[in-house]
Amino acid sequence: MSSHSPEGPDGVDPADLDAARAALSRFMAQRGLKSTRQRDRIVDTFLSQEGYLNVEELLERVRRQDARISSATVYRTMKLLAECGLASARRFDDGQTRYEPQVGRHHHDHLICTACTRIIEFEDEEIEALQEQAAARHQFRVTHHKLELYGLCADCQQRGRT
Amino acid sequence: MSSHSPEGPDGVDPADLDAARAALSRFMAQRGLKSTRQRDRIVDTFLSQEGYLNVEELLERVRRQDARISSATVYRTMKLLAECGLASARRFDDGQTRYEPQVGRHHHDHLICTACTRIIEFEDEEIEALQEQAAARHQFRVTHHKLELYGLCADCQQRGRT
DNA sequence: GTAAGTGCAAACGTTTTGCAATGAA
DNA sequence: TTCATTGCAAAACGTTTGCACTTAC
Repeated sequence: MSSHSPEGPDGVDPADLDAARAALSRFMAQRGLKSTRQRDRIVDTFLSQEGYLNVEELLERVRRQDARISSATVYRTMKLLAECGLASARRFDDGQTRYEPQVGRHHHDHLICTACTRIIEFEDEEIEALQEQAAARHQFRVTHHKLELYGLCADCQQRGRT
Repeated sequence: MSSHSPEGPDGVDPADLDAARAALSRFMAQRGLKSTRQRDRIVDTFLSQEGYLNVEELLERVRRQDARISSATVYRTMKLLAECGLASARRFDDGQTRYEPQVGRHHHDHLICTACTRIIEFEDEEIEALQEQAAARHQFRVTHHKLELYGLCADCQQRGRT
């Protein structure tokens, strides 16, 4: 279950990680894409971490290992990962795109602390079911959805932040 | 109920509109802000319309009445309206901010058709209640939220679009 | 050898801002 | 008279792209 506890320290299930890398290899082979030093560094850094990262943060981490990787390459690689389903891209309320590894994960929704920007994930089957019902009332067929709850996390409430 | 049917032709309840303008006056007086020709045009144009508008669209409509209004002024005015609660700002999946008048309206969520970009609004008390419960499980205090269901509207399903 | 990938810098689209001129109170 | 507001153009922001060079296959 390690890959399902987004708030813990890094600890992605190695089996999930291998599966992800294999899936990526297949995807790249199929499209005639090449594996490169930069790509591998970015993918590894990204996948072995949990929760959302923006490109700036990811670039910073990647550059600790290889100072000469450019942000253009990170952007390009993240697009690739998003396309093949290994990363999910999100824009919360600030203007940036954030990516989250999608390795052996269920769909989940988000609690976003407006004081410390922490993002907590949760799942709720019952809400999902009601969403389908609400959509059906409008003859709407849902393909995907986003539920974001903004407010204060426990810590920030305790510290009296706003 | 006219102000609750976002898909109909323009038809905002005049009483709601007056209330909104009064609220804005109060807000501006309190902050020492001045009323100007440009501000009034933008506010009137914006408030007497329903559904989401991006700045470009709003600017276009405003310029039909006064060709010399700049986009900077529209941006500035919309920030103001968002601050005082008369407009709600949203970023859906493209990069732009859209504003929706908030005059005598309840909170509501969105069904977004990915084929024709139509936005249908809905409300669901039961979902709201479950959201609170889910948040409470994480000791999280919700201030506001977003629920967006993406997929195909009835029309686009019928036309076999994707 | 060939095509894909890289880094750089320039371009992009949206939004914000500095500034001198204008206008509301 | 004073200070907020305006329009303009320039800057800022996150992201994308054209290009010459490098690298994987």
